[in-house]
Amino acid sequence: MKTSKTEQEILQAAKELFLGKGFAATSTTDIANRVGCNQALVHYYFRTKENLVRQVFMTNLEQILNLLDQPLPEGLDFFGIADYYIDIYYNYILGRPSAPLMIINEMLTNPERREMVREIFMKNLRRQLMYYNLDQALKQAIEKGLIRQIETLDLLIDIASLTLASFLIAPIYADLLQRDAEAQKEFILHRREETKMLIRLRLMPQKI
Amino acid sequence: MKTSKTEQEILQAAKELFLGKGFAATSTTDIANRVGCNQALVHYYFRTKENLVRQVFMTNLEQILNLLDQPLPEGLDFFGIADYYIDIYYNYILGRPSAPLMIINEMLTNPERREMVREIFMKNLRRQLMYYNLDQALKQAIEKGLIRQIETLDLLIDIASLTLASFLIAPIYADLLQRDAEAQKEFILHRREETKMLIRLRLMPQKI
DNA sequence: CGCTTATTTAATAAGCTTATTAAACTTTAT
DNA sequence: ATAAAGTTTAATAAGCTTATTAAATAAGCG
Repeated sequence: MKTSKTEQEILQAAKELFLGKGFAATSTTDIANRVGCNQALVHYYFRTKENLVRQVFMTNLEQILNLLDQPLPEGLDFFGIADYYIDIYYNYILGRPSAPLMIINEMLTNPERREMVREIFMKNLRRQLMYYNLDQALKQAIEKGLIRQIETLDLLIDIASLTLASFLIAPIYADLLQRDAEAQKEFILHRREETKMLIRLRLMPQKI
Repeated sequence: MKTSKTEQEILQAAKELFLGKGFAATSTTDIANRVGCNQALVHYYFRTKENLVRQVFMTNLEQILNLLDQPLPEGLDFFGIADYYIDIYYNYILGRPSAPLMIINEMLTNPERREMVREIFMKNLRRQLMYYNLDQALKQAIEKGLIRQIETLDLLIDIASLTLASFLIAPIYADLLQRDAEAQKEFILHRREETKMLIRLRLMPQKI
């Protein structure tokens, strides 16, 4: 009982519409229209709109979290590691610019989603282990004076903040200055380098 | 014909609901229920829901933009100026944690809002002048070697990104770790200091 | 007071939403 | 080919949405 072509089309259309104008503003009729099928089909395959929403939400969230689960590349110092993760995230989101907003928005406006997210976090021990390892490695490097004092969580949030905000700001930037999609991509790539610069200078030990 | 008490109550309730669960998920009946009045009253005062949405959106956006319009404090170097603006923004949003999300979200999902925002930007020459002055001052400081090379827009976006993201992440952080509102505020204040640190190190010229 | 204006209400129109149903149409597999 | 299973459709229920109306109530004031 593999998912049929229509089922996938519906899921895909739902994803696009949800990411484009939000869950609440998208109706199952909108989805059916985009696919070009009968509205009842949406319910035939997913029974409720909530199921669809959940699936789109979870899929996107897991994809984003999974980016962290890759093993660290060998032989990189912390500056290299930071650049590596910054690249991973920027590249991911370049392909799905509205996914992070959807997730953030849904988490902030809907307590049920936060519950879902907590479950995912709790379940995945690998992620906690990864955090623990990073934490240990960072502490050692700080001890040795290789990098400036910083909390592990702060470093991760610094990177996440700058990455996330780039994608929230990019379409607004492009629209306000009436630029095209190409200029928007340029903007994001430029912000990626600025992010690397910020993190590098944050970590780099220096005499004042 | 000053706005009546009821009218203000409706506007206030609308604001709270809109910020809490978004425009699309809030009905005029929800608003009336929160006020404890008849649903038709909402339309009596604002005629359409769209008018209400517009008013809440514009008010919040203008408040945020106006924070930039204050004259720079005298006798501060760029490190002081950066700290000053970071404080202003964090303090503002501490009182209205969901306002930025609402604005961002609405701008990203609704082209009409972007149009509204462009109008506001174009109209306000003071802001453009302020940007020009900052730009000049930055360039001079860079010339003199007082601060590291940076684009004015990048500096502003760096600060905006870190500030904005703090507030998007804070409630999620608090929820995931099952912390209370107090801990959430702590988190934000901590992030404020980390933001200052990042910006300071970004601007500080240093020999490598 | 009594007349005008403003506020509030109940009732309701018109349309949209999610979801279900039964019937029609396709596939598939024997 | 035909019966069973799977897919798709039109029709429709039940409820919600925005918005308007006319009637009821309250305020304002000359």
